[in-house]
Amino acid sequence: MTPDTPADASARRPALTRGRIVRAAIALIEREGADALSMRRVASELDVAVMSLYNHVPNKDALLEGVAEHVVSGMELQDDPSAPWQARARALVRAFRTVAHEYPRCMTVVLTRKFHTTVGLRPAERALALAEAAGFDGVTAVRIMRALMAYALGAQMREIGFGKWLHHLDTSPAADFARLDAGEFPHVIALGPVLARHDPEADFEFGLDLLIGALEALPRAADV
Amino acid sequence: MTPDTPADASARRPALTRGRIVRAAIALIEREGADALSMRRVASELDVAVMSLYNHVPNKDALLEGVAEHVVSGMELQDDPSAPWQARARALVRAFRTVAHEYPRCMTVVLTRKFHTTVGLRPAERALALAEAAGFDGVTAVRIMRALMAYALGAQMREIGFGKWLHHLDTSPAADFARLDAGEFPHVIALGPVLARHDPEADFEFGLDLLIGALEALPRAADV
DNA sequence: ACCTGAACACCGTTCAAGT
DNA sequence: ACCTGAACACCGTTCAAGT
Repeated sequence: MTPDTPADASARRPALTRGRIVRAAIALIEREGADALSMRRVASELDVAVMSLYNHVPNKDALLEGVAEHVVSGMELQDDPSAPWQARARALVRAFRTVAHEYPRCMTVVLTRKFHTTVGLRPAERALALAEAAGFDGVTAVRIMRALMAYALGAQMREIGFGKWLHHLDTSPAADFARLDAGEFPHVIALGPVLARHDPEADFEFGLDLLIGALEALPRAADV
Repeated sequence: MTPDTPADASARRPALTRGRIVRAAIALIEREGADALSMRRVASELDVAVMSLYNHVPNKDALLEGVAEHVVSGMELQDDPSAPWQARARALVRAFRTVAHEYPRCMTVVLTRKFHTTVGLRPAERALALAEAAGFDGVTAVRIMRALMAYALGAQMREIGFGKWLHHLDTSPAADFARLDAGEFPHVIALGPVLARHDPEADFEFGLDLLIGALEALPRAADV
């Protein structure tokens, strides 16, 4: 045994890379939430001085960008171009949902960052491809892509808790519904039991069905 | 003149209240962005010691919650129950959009907070009321409300820049489109000019039309 | 009841020094 | 080329002291 040789040391603590830093950040966020992420915490997680990180990442913002891009690049975008475009559209939107379930606490970061690489273009390309296959013209294809993205993002926010405007009802339904002004919120009160029931999967599919169904009803270039 | 009497001093610097603190925070966010908001900045804006804020607001999180609630309470929710439910639904979703345009930089805060007051229930009540008027059963009404909320939130994120995954294309389209791999992004490249054109209003209305149209096609209890 | 300054335990990042 | 410690200018919040 030759302890403490450089080879040994690097085996115990592999070379610092951007990838290792990003993965440590992701692990930290999933474990303690996005608020717990700090350059200092990541550094100590990697057993390294804070400033060492700056040799591989220009600043914290860039690190968060790296986190967002890593997560999105994990989207499973296998596609069967011969399948009906409706099925392809469903699979695409669900792929975003799947990755969101894989990195639930990182989603706040993903939904909040702009991308500076092409990683965000992969889902866009898919959406445009299937819209074209469905027979829509270019302008419509772009609008379809944007509508699908809007729904995917918004539905995810609702599930995470973003935009969860009924939060105090979700947590202690019975007690809170009773306290509501019956004159102001008659429907909320009447539907209290339904609102308290949670089936995010069904909610998500309901909205997705609405959108896909609406696209089927849309006039297409192929019809002309 | 009797300078420096208590009355005079309080005239120059009105009593510190939660409302004044929240409004100062909103003004600061709209002026410099949500990242610039700190307890210390708000305090100095109000010409007051940092710790004075804590007499009216328990902590920074509560302050941000106050910001979100103030913005949402500004939603103009006038409603004509005798109007067609389609028009009422459109008006409701647009009301969110309007307030988002009024406080663009505060939206990052609104979209990111949970509410602990009933302010978020007002739009929910409206959505449920119009879904019932349209003849949908309770479970469907709740799902419609959630789908509309998801779209409103997601569409707004796209416009703000959240989830703007094509950001580097938006800023310098020509240069960047040329650099894309033609094999990987054929449709993105072909539709480059369309993608570069921005008409958020039209994009928003397109998706909203899809959803409302899909709701019209849905079977209703009234049909039975 | 409200205000405040000092202090504590944190931040991100610059810089100069090391190898 | 990569790592590092000290330092700077910030944070949010606790506490004890004032009125």
